[in-house]
Amino acid sequence: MVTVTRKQRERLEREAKILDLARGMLHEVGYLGLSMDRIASQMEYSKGTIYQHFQNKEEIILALANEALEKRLEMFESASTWSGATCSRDRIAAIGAAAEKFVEQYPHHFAVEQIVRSASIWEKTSEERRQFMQVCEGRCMQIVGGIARDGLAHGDLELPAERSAEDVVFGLWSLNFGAYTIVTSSESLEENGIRDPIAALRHNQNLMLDGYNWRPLYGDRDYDAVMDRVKREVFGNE
Amino acid sequence: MVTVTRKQRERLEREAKILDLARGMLHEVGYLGLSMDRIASQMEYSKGTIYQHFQNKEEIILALANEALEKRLEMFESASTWSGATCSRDRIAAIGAAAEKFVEQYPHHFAVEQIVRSASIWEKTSEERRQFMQVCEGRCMQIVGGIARDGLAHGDLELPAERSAEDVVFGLWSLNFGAYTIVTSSESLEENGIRDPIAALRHNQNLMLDGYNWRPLYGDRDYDAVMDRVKREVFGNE
Amino acid sequence: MVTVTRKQRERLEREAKILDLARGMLHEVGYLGLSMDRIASQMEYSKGTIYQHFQNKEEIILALANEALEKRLEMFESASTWSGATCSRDRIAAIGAAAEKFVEQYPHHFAVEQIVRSASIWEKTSEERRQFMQVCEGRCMQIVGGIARDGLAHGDLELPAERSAEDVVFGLWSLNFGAYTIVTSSESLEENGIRDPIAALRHNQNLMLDGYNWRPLYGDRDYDAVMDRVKREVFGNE
Amino acid sequence: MVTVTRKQRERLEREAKILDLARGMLHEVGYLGLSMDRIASQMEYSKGTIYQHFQNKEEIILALANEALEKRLEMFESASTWSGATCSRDRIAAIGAAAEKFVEQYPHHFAVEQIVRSASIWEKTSEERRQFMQVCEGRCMQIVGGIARDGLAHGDLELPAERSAEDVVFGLWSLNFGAYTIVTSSESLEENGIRDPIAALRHNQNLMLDGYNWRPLYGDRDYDAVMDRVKREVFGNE
DNA sequence: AATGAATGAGCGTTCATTCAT
DNA sequence: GATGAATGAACGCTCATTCAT
Repeated sequence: MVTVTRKQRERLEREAKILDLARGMLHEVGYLGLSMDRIASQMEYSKGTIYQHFQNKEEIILALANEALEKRLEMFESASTWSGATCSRDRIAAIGAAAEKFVEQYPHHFAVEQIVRSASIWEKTSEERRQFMQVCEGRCMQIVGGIARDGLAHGDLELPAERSAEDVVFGLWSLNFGAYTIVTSSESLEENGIRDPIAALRHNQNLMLDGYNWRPLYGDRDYDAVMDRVKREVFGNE
Repeated sequence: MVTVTRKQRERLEREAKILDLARGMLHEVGYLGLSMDRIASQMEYSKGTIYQHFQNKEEIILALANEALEKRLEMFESASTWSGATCSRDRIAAIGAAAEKFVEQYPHHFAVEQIVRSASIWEKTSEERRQFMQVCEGRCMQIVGGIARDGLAHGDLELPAERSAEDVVFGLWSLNFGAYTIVTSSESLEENGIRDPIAALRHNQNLMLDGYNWRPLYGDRDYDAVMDRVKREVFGNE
Repeated sequence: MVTVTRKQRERLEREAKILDLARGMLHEVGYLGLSMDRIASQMEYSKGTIYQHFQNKEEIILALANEALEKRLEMFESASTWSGATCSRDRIAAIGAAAEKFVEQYPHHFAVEQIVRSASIWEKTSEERRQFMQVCEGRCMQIVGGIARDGLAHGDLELPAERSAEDVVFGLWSLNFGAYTIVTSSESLEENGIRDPIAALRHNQNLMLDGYNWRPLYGDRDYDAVMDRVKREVFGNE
Repeated sequence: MVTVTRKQRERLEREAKILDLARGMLHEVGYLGLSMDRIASQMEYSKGTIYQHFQNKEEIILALANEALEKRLEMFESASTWSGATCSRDRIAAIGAAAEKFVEQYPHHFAVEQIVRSASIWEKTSEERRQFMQVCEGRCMQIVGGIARDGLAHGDLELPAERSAEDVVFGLWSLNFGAYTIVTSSESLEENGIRDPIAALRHNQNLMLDGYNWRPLYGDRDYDAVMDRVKREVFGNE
């Protein structure tokens, strides 16, 4: 029926509007500064209406986190299937590019991820949304881990006896998450001599992967160029 | 005067007591669960007295962060001057051991660092304490950066043209901070195949430093063993 | 017109449905738990539709009270015209049986009566419904009072100078209403030694009426048996 | 120490003040109309202060109920030990006088008793206060039951085989509670011919007790006079 | 200097009621 | 006529902060 469809569409639009506003606010004033009153007063809807979409404040935060993780997963998927990749090492570079693009393009999403990691929200939230988060996080790791296992299978990645593909995943995750967290929360990077942290991150990441003997299929490879290509070709960097 | 001295001592002791209690509480119940009422009720002093030591709640948090950073700085200093080091690469390994030990021995301190990074506390806090934090953070970076510059001077570390000692610092910082944050906030590491994240961190860190061509002075070096020695000799691992 | 009649019938049916649902809800979750949202969500009609039948929440409650009083009145009328009565004392026993049956068969109705008596609903309700309540209550008293006056007229009831038929009514009312209220709201009757309150009520009521010298026409009379007969013959006790 | 004593006294005074105000308000606007905001706004203290005395709204209500039941118990005790009693029947009349006086002198207390009976408050209240209520109610019944058992022991009260002293207690309780409830909540008593309900209650009560063959020790007894004497001598009727 | 009673703005949440569709 | 999204006042409650004692 047309009516139902329109109503459902409107409902989803409203929900998106609430989340958009809450996301920006969360980024600006932090978890503690975010209040239902504030959301309502800065929106064309009233508090009661917001409660018709979300059972409580925590559900809003978690919905934002779900959006963020979904977006990240989507970008990881796009990157991992990039047609320009010539080898598994290319594909992992593409993931790095996706992570970079994600923070650049959706800084609010990244802020939400960090907040959710530090605030304890879980008690009042729905099982459904909690699971969604776990699933997204798991799948992101699966994608990266899958590329590593591909590399192992094809022989362009070798691991020492005690290390597994998952340790590579953990290394990339740590390095990226740590770097972006520091960049977004530390005010004195510049004056401490760290002038281009993103370039440094790229370099550090490559060193680590090189350390794992993760090689391009043929000859040398300029991964900076690969990452820029991915950002351009997959994510439409202007 | 003796009186003043005693009073000052008592004042400092009280302050330490307040912070000890607040730190434990912060770790247990989180930033939201921490309240002046709760602190006071679990202490032999009253709310009013606490306010004579700290202008507001945020100042307490910041004081905790100062303590944490001071402790970390102290451990970094101890590690950087470790007498057992045979080369700059040994000394950087010692810093890694210090970072590891810090999280192990003072998990509350590390938790405070994370909270301060995510909660926006700054507006109500005193310039003095804010600066103290900056100074500590700067000095920690100076120590690590200094070791790197030492390495460069002695030729056991080489950098590509576009990279600086600070980029190495940033790499180590990112990797460590990211790893410990993930370890303390992610519940599904194990089930995602990451079974020994600390060992993985050590490995990843070494790969990165190896990538920078940071070499031991003579022959090969078992950095796992070096780190364990530092933890034992400098920080008294039992 | 047929249309109007059908519409009116439908309207009445809907109204009855709303009240049925509200009554059960009122009994289960109490006055505070009763909400328009809850009624609507458990019904095939929406909130707006409910408001087309009842001006506000209080009107629903009052409508329930009206139903309750109407039902009680109907039962009192049936009891008072019981064909098995041999004298006015029999008829008053029949009223007692009706009161007993009412609480047994329609506990929800009785609960409504109590709630209306304790919650202050009156301000927002319609004069019409308020009057209906008064009328029902008055008629109930008239019925009982009428039996008493009959007894006086026929000489099987005698009153002291200062007492009127209405005082007998008040006595029966007090005793019954008090007893059922205590039974439905006191949790510790049993442990305080009151094991069969309904039997006690019957006995106490008979003692009071005996005290008024309200006599059966001929010889002795087993009022317990009379009341059971009324419940069976008039109200179809299975 | 004097200081502690003064502070405790002040605390108790404040608590009493809060309860006094809440009691009046509860009587005027009912359980539903009573709100913490309203209490605070009509008092010289703020909301926060009230919460320093009572954990939540329900605790206030229950504290009021405790006061009411304690007062009633106290009056029952005074009545039961009235020195002017010549026999157990006199003492039961004294209890009746106490019940009458209680409603007269502390109508707010009686209103609280009724409200607590109908509102479901229990879930959030402290076990301590809940028990206090049970104990008071139990003791009131014990007092009345004790008088009845005394009467049985001395032979001035006889019971049929199936009835116990507790059934007499229940009868008195029902009749009194019912009567006062109707009096305080029914607006059309007068116009329905019930002109002096209290006198009627006294009469009905006596008829019931007479029915139980509860006799004065010697000759006849004017229980109206006895009750008035109790109200005068024990409770200082002006 | 130490106390803790008092404050009151602010919180998350509910719900009777309205009204555009 | 039926709907249910929207409202917003009111609720119970918390807590950082102040200040008279």
